[in-house]
Amino acid sequence: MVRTARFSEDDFIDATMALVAEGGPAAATMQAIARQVGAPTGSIYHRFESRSAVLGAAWNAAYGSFVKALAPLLREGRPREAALAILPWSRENERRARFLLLNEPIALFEDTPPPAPLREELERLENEFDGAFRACVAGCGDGTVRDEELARAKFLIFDAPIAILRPHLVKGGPLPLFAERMIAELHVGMPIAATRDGSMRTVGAA
Amino acid sequence: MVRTARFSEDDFIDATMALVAEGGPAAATMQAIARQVGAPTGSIYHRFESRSAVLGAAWNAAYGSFVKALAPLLREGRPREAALAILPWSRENERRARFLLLNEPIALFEDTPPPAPLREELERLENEFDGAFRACVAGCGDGTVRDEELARAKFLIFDAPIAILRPHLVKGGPLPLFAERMIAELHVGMPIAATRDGSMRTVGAA
DNA sequence: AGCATTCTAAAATGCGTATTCTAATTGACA
DNA sequence: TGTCAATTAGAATACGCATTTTAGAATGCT
Repeated sequence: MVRTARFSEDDFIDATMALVAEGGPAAATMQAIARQVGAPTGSIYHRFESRSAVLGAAWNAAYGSFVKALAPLLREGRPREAALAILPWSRENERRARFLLLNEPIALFEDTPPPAPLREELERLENEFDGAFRACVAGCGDGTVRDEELARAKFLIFDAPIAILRPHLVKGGPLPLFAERMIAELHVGMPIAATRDGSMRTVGAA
Repeated sequence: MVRTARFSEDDFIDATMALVAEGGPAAATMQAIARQVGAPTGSIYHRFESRSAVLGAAWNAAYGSFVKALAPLLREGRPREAALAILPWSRENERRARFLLLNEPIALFEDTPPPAPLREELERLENEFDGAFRACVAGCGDGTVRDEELARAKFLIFDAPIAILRPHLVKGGPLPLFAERMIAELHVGMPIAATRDGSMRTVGAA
């Protein structure tokens, strides 16, 4: 190293997350990112090869943190705890939560996909998350994983909790207690995995 | 009128929905819309004052159709039927469903909001939908509508069913039977409205 | 100190897009 | 059949943005 850098990779990543969380993907122009950091536009290109590289790095960082919080609980066969873990994670990572949970990756990357290394890292993360879901479903049921069971698990543990939180993430303020109650209730009333005789069993009743 | 129009307002609206349903909001450039219809770019501006007017008109059309399908069932106090009605609506309006249910309005309009008349029409539709939810919740409970109850109803009848359908809408093919089963089960296991004594009652058990 | 290297800095470029402009065409009506 | 306003038609414009370029500044190493 020959000159101390004033702006780190993470500076740009954080600025990008903040801008997208605030005003959607289109708000994160290169100029806006630079302005937020207090750097000239061109400096970003010393850290990232393109805009989609910045967005991709930000996405991987947020998604990686999220998966790290949930996957272990899934592999331990505790889907209810995994679903509820989204709440503290969102509270402790407010910016990341708004960035990750209120945006579709397809909307972020629709123009130009991130460079290969970032795509590969994302794929690893997705496989890790998917594997955790499969392990969880296999543990709850009779060992085999059917499409329906996987869809049920992903809905109960991921999509439904996010749908419950979304209005509050959009609005801003704190996540209300009844949102937590709603997530917990989902796991009492709805079956996740088939038992050997073809009936369904709920998780909460285990 | 002195010359028969070759391209109608609806032609452009349909083309816009198709493009967004296929490739996201960014795919619906004015040139792409024109190409899809077979018209020159400039012709769009004889029907719509701007791109956001086209997107706004398309959104209102899809949302209006959706609200028309669900609101009456809500006002009749049949939340379960309303939730399940999303399925046939999506099957009969595949393009509209992908356009409406896979896109956030915030992503469509983040750059420039649609002109005032369209915004007002959208607000009317939203109020109509919200009013239907409130009527439904008031009918199920003791007449008053608390925030939590409204949130529960909107989740059970709108957000959760859409979260269940989303993966299949994205993938394309037909909506599987088990998706319908999952929506129905939600309404058996989860309470929607508080009764006078503070306990919750489910809709399916009514 | 002098050099090589990595960074900041800011202006310049180029491209894709929405929007506007100008001209040509159409067809109901007098 | 001639008129004329609405429409088609397609090129021209303007602008915002990602990206590149060029110049200058800072730091560790010799």
